[in-house]
Amino acid sequence: MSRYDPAEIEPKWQAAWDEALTFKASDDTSKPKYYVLSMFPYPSGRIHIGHVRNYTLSDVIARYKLAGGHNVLHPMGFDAFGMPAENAAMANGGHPKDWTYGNIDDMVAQMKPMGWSFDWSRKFATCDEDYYGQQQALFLDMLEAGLIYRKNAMVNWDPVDMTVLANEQVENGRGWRSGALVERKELTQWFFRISDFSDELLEGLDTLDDWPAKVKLMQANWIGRSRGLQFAFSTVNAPEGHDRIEVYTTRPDTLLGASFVGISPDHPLAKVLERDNPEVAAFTAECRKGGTTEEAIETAEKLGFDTGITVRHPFDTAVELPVYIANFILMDYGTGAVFGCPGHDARDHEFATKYGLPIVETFEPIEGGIDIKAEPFVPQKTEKVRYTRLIAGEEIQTSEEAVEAAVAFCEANGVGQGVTKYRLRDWGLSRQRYWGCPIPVVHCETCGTVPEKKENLPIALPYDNGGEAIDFAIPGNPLDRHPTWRDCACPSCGGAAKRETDTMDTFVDSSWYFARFTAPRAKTPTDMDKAGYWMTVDQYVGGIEHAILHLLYSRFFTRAMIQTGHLPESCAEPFKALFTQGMVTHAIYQTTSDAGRPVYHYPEEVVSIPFEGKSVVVLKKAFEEQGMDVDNEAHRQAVATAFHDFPHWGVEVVPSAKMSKSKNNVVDPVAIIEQYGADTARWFVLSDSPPERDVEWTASGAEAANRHLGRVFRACAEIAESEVPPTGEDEALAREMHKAIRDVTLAIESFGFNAAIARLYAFTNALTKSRAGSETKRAAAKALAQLMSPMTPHLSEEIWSLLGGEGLIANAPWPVADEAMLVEDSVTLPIQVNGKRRGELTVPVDMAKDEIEKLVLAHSAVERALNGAAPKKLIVVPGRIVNVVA
RNA sequence: GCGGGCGUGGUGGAACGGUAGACACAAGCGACUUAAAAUCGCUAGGGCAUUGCCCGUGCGGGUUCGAUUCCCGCCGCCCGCACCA
Repeated sequence: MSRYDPAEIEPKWQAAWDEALTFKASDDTSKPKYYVLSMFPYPSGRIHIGHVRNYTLSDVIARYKLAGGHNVLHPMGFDAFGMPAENAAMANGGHPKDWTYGNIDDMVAQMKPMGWSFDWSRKFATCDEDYYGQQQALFLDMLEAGLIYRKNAMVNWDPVDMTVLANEQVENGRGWRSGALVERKELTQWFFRISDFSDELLEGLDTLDDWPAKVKLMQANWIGRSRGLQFAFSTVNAPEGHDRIEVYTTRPDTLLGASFVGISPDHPLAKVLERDNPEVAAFTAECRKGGTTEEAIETAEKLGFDTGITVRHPFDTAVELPVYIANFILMDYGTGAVFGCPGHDARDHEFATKYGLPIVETFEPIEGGIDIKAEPFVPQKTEKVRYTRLIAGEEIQTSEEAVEAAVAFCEANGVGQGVTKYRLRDWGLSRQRYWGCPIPVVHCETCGTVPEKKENLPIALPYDNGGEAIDFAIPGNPLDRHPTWRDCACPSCGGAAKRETDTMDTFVDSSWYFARFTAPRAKTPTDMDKAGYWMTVDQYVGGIEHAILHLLYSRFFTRAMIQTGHLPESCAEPFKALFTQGMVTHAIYQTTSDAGRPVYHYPEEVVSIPFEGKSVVVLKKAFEEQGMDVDNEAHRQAVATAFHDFPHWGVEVVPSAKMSKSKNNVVDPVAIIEQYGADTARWFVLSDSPPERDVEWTASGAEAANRHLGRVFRACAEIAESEVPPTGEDEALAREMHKAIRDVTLAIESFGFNAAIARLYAFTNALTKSRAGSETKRAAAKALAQLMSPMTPHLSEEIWSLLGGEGLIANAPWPVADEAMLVEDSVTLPIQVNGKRRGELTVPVDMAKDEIEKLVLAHSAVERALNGAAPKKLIVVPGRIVNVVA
């Protein structure tokens, strides 16, 4: 009998699948379709263990659905534009295109041995001329439909990447990729009108039942819809042209608690004032200087400057409120001006306390008793409160109700109107980079900005300067200084014109790739029939880090593509179900250098020695220092014993840390495959934790997974050859098999892959221990192979063929549990006394309640507990449990 | 600050309101072996102990015949957002 040799069987079955075109998605629309997609990778050149987990998850689903009779689409491609390619060209010379395509080839070579069921015939990279040419066609259609426009705007400028960033791409004031402090700069940019879809994008979230609530919440917060009142205060002694100050508030119900008006340092009125008043100018300059780091924002003091201007209260013109310029008011939200209500807002309270402004209560808790001077009263908007200075509505109502009543009242009295505002801004897509999709427009002195003609697409990136290499080492955009590429004929008048040299944000590339996969070679961006059949994606799998950017942009894109006729109406939501997987982590082995700095060690540099029931982790170097041998058990024990005297041998183990090259705790999938095979890697990343949680990679865990697969192989190989006639244990094993089929199927359906694997361990144990006859064992082994096949496809194929299974296991229909075999004749009921388990009782399933009661009362444990007394109560839950209340 | 999530053995983790700790790792004991590796078997939450009993799912309460699970209040950790009017 041969032994389990993944290096032999894995390439063999991969070749067999290729040969049979097993995973080539057919467009045969007679079958139910299932589109499962993993987020496509950036081609860094190396796959990492996170990819292994991600793609194994979608692979399990793809293979399970294929066995379930679906027409499965499980494609893979590369998100191939972006800065790293240009950085590599800057650092090491070479060309971004060569670097990228070289990396793609390397990555495909690393991915194929994993045995993922991708339909590689649909592979594309977003830097393929074919792909980005179609993207340019989409751009032109969206431009024509008014979904894209150009405007002069303050933008986030990343001084390291020398490009602009969208709001979503700025994290804590830093560029999401470079980490550089973002500057503000005024540029003419192209924008997607994503904010026109704010309501739709927000409301669409409610239909996404199979998305994590967390992601939906993050998107809802990002869109940030708020309902409020916009109105104007009339001013007293303000400069000409500023006789009104427009403010926006979500709390018009607290209007009678207003004690000041605050305007942004960038407000037009502030700009007028700073022109004539050096004090104002000094103050606003100070405000603008404010740091952008997280810390600076958090600790920034609330500062105000009393302008001397006042406004009249709209409902009590006798009241005049002072106007302050305040550093915490943003010009680009609302109107850049607010009224402050210190009684019911923490920030306003801080401000009013500092500048000695009145603090007026407008409502109080129903039971009263609150000191508004000491602390603002800010209850939930859904909580009922008693209004003491009421604008409209009932005296006792929720703030939610009061806001609506106040809006209606103000509108009726000619004081402003109710408006809905959003935090979501339009998506600026221009990037001043070379390695991206060129924006297909032309600037003509006569005609202005003119879209390219579709027949001129693709507008391809120039590879070089007419035979001379582009120098990527110069900062800035090479397209901008290219001698000839910019020059073109105006599509409108035919005169000399210049191309737009900005390229598109790479998030555009990933906003529609899922649609392109449904017809990757179509001569138009999509094929409506194919898209209509395959879309939407039934299950999307990827990291939570894309919760806002990629997923929100994609949801906008499908809507924009529907408007431009590139997707059917039914595709508004691109991803029906979303699954966000956790990270793969690994322990860090750390010591401290003489200088007190942490030193990180590779797993190979340390050794764990079992000692006195615990593990002692030491540096292997310690053995060398002592002239001892790591593999010598006596030496190991000697080191472990002497460990306390030599603390510098010891290694601190930081468990479950994110993998990082600088911490030396990265595991390389290629090395894992070489050592154990793909099936072991697949089995392990699925086995130890629920897929949405982080899982820690451990060498011992991987070895255990490998050992188990070897056990399964040997057991099944033995069963294949054995000839034992039926025995009395056949039925028991058959029942186990049907229970395993039921449980594993349910677990896979609910993404409980770790539970499925635990169940498969148990079933394997039952099979290897069983003394049933060969026929039954073979059936059980085949079922085991099938149930394992989504996780360990190569091993399963091998077992399947050893056992004489028909065709490829990948094509075999998923086993169905026989209900009759799941029904038990007898059941073991735990017996509780006062909720504590005291014994158990095995009875026929259909035994009557009163019969069970008799048996329970006669049970020795119950008799002992009752001690002759009658039970107060006797609860029998049929098939479950019995509880005696003494 | 706001919002969300999570706290279970030495570890990862299981448990429709119904036997807490499935399954696995690490550990220990044993078998096989000249020996080791591999493999196989057994033990294993803590404590007391003779059958058995007590304690135990972050802490404190509550609902229930019965709570890891539901409710209320704390504590701790993680994630997201954050001067958003």
